[in-house]
Amino acid sequence: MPFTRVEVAVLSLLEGQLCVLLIKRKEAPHKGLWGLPGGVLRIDLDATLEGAAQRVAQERLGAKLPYLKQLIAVGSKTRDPRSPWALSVVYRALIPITSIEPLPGKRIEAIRWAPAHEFDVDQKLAFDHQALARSALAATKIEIDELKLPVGFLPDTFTLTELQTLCEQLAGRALDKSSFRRKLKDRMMVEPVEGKFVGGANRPALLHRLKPNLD
Amino acid sequence: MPFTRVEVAVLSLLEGQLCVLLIKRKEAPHKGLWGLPGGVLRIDLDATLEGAAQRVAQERLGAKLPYLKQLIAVGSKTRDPRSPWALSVVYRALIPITSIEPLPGKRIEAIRWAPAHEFDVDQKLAFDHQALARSALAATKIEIDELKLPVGFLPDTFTLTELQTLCEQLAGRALDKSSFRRKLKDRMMVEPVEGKFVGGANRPALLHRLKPNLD
DNA sequence: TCAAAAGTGTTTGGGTTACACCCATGG
DNA sequence: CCATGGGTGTAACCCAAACACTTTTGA
Repeated sequence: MPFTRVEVAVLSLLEGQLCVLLIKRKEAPHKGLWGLPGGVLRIDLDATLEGAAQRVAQERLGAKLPYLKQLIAVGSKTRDPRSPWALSVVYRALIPITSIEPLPGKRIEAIRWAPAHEFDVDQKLAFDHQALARSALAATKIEIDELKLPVGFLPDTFTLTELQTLCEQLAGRALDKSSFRRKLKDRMMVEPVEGKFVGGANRPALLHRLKPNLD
Repeated sequence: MPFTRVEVAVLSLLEGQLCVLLIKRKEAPHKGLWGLPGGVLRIDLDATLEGAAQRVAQERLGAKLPYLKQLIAVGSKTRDPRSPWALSVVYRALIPITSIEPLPGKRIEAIRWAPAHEFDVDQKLAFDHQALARSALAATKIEIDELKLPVGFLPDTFTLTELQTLCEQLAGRALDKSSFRRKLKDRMMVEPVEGKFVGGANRPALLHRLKPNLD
């Protein structure tokens, strides 16, 4: 049976840039290289594959990651020098702009948010994690281009202007306010949250949340 | 390490209906039940995951399957009674209408093409293959609705009328001939094949083939 | 001459975008 | 009053579907 792991590509939006969380490896193989966080599937601990991904994220990053999505499973004889046959199931997580950066922990020397454009050129990442990160970014960019709402990049509640600004950063261009809001209303993608609002020196904005079961 | 298998959902179009190839199991567990063809990942034989899927298809069905696409990996403690933790990577294959049905072989008592609508209602399939087949059908229907060309359902060369008829069967409605052909030309999805044609009591049709690298 | 292949042109309608403009609200 | 939130109306535009029609080709 293959040596089976779970890897997690954690994406977030920092200063308007789509970034991938990389960790610096404390141990061989590839000690000192950057790579995606991951861990071995534990059949004694994990009830399901997704559960394994959640456990690994919790252990390595100290954070519970919502919106985990399985991207792909990769496996071959040569992926990992520790084993004659290594299988990895790759998950993607999106976390909010406001979330605190996880702290280095078990077997992690340091963490770093690598902007998407870094992956345009080759860099030395551990194992095949360069390719895995690239495909995670590519899959996410497709979703962005399809104008799916950036579930996971958002806090639980937000104002419509915050949502529009986030979408503008992701899309890389300005969006028309009334068209944007009309689309939200027509497709019933968000709903207002009971009674709350935030203030400034102007009319306060209503807080909204994403409606569940979007596509 | 988990008990790791590869399962293949083979889809084809029979008499205008989208069908899934099921096999009747010759051995326990679930002897006599229908299920998807599959096999154990062999780290001594398989160079990659996709290679494993090709080998399994070859062994179980006696046919080489082009256009294999990985759909998902599933794993849990309870999927397979033979093992405390079972992981399966599910592939989908599309095969042409003209292709000959594979013959029963190793550990297969019989085969059967199950129309898509059978999966609307619950039926007793081996393991979690009902859910796997459903998700393979759902993923394929999405591709059909997005009007991707039915790569894999087609023979190597075909006439445009054959292609349109196939798309009409898949879409479940009639398509306008000139609009259909205009789309093919605008998007450069097919190209004529050198010089050949088939005849009838009318003007012969040009043979075409799909252009490579369609998304 | 017929039947089907292949192609041309135009109209129509849906959907999105862009833009101008309205009122509401709290400091 | 001002800045921002929230909303309405509309014209322009794009694209795809629908329809009508012509030309080509081999039996």
